[in-house]
Amino acid sequence: MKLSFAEENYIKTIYQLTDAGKKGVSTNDISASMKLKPASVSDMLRKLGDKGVIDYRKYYGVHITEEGKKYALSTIRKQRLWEVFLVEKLRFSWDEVVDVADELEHIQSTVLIRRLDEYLGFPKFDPHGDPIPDEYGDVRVRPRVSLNEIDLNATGQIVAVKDSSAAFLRYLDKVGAYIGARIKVIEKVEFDGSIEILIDNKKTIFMSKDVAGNILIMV
Amino acid sequence: MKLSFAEENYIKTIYQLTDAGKKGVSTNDISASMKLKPASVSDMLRKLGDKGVIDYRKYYGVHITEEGKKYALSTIRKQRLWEVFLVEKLRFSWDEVVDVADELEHIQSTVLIRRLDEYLGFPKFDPHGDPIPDEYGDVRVRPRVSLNEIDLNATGQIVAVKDSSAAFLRYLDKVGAYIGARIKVIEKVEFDGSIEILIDNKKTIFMSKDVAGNILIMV
DNA sequence: ATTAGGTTTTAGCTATGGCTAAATATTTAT
DNA sequence: ATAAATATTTAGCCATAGCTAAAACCTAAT
Ligand SMILES: [Mn+2]
Ligand SMILES: [Mn+2]
Ligand SMILES: [Mn+2]
Ligand SMILES: [Mn+2]
Repeated sequence: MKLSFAEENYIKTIYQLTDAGKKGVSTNDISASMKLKPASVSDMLRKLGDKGVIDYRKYYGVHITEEGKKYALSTIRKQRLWEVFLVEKLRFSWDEVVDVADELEHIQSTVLIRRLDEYLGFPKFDPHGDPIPDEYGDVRVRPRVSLNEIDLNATGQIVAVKDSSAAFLRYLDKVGAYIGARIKVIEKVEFDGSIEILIDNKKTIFMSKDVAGNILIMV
Repeated sequence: MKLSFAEENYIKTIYQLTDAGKKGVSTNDISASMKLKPASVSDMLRKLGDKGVIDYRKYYGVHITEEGKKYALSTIRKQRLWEVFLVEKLRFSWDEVVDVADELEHIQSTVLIRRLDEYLGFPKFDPHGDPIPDEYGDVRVRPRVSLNEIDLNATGQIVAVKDSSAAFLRYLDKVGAYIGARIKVIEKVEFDGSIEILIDNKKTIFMSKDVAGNILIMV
């Protein structure tokens, strides 16, 4: 079975909004994330349910099926490989790749993706630090915690970002935070949750709770 | 104004079926070339006429407008740059690129194409010998004639193919004909129009009128 | 000048994937 | 337990882009 562009976008979103087991993904969440009206989402959920890529119980949110995961991971693999291509080969910056990769990920050709993977040297992570699933949908997960949850004086390394919006990524560029940077938490403000960190033992930067929450650390 | 995928495919086809001035491109020709029913083509021609990319006079075929040419050349540029990418970087053979490039050509991003062009070293011709229009739609034409029309004992160089089908290109691979090969016509059979040519002063091959007609030579 | 054959268009249908407005179900607060 | 608020679905549109069958048109042969 082959999914349409729209269906691929939905299943990818549902997969990414799925939060370890528990409640299903809600219509409203999908609607917000994809910037579509809830009514449009409802309609598509019924179709995706009929195709067997999600379990759909009206009014109770959806759960992705094993079949559905396969499709989601295939699209995510393509998206992330193209992101690597854009950054590594075409000199895009990490905040410019999202829109283009969101189109490129729908190109249908197994051999294209295999060759692209090979050409890029079989990268394991995309420019935002997210893991690239292999051909079979296997993802090498590495434990990571949000910068918020790190103790005072603890050290670690920035391995990914939760938010890939241009605004957020450009902010990180400006303050000098990047994937791979070694950090140490040197101040935690109880009042508003903001923190101060030392980057690469060179530079200290101050950031809000919101920013810190979107930075992922490997300790 | 932005054309849809389908509209881009139509305008590209119309441009390519346009034969220096004279009669308009017929509904049936477009239908045959795109493998769509004439009724569907009629419908689209009306829409493209409304958008101003073609001149459409019912029952008399269509003429592409200057505006239309701009869109066609932009899509052709993308198609051919992607074909170069697939062959040069991803080791596709020239008979494997058509389908994938036909999808890739619709990705919308000016910066993507500019960077791709730069990355490929500003190629002037695609893997089939066809010229790549520049950003402004300018095409560097080089005079070329079909191998059929070459005199006995005349020499030249293969610069392009008219037919980009996998079957034809694989046949050329098999007999050892390729873009850039130097050829000499050493036999012309009046009866059926078939010919014998010498390739690179090394190997002689025999080919039907039909095959020769699809090979383009620069003398 | 008429007619037959081929070409092209129109009419009406289907599928996909959006939308708004209204109806209905669930959840939360009283 | 009920009512209000919120979330979700349904109903009825619209646009795009394909199809078949029937009608209309053009052209070439008689
Ligand atoms: Mn997408
Ligand atoms: Mn990414
Ligand atoms: Mn195309
Ligand atoms: Mn080509």
